Amino acid sequence: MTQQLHDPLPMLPGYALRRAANACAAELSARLATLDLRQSEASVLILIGGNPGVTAAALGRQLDIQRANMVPLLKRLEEAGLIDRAPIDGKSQGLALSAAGQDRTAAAHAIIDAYEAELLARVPADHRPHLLPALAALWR
Amino acid sequence: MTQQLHDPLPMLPGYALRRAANACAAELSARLATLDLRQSEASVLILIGGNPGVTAAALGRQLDIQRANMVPLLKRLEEAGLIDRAPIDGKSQGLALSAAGQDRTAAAHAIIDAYEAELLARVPADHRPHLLPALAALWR
DNA sequence: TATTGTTATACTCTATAACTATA
DNA sequence: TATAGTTATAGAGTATAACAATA
Repeated sequence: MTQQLHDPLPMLPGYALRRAANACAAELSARLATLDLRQSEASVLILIGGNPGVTAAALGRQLDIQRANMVPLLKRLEEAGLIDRAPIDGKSQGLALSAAGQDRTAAAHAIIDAYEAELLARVPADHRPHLLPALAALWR
Repeated sequence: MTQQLHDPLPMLPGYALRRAANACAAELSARLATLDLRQSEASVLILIGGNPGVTAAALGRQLDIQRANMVPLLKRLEEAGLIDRAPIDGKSQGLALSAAGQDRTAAAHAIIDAYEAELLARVPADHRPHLLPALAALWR
């Protein structure tokens, strides 16, 4: 039998936020791994798909990923044949999905949509409509 | 002027969860750094404070921290003079806060309480009571 | 002068596998 | 046989500083 601990942490929204994000991230990561994609990569693919010709710097600003961290991320996507780069001018390059990238992105989108639906389904109906607005207020 | 991107991600609760958790964690981490504490260390200190004599394994179970990851964490707290270990039997050891640990934990608690209050204050009042229950449903 | 892409680096968190000793 | 503490290691995310080339 396991010792019962006095634990005030679950009553704290910030702590619950961290635990919930952690648990959910682990779940989504496992599903995306079937496509050999990480969460950050999937989000980058989706954004490139919706914004062909976007630059790495613009992606980073939108997703809050440091420019420096975009480099290995994009390199891996490029080496996997999922994205193509085309020079815009001497210093910028436009990103676009390859044919394989479009397929992979569609598959990732399907996984994410299913995951998001399950997430919402887990929340009691009376709290459900408040989740997204509350989270948005914490972040932006 | 900055390019405006088409970005469906902020409409997804799971994505908003990740972004919100990230933003909030960065903020709390910066504040706890003034005490030379990380979030995980602060949570461990608080739990030890409320459960003197608790074992590392029990802490790990409660906080969802792998036993293996508790080792360096506790080692750092011990080397900082914040916790003491006392053998329970041949294989377990009970953890307790030192006097310095009690002070540091109280300071951490003050920071966390202020942070949690600010967090809630940022959420519009009509969504506020739903945040914790919704998060709890996602996690447990 | 600001921005893009890049390299290098480091820290935090998390995860797994395996070992020893004890219950 | 299960559990406690430990070691070693790895991956993922994030952060900063710095540099060259270009706008």
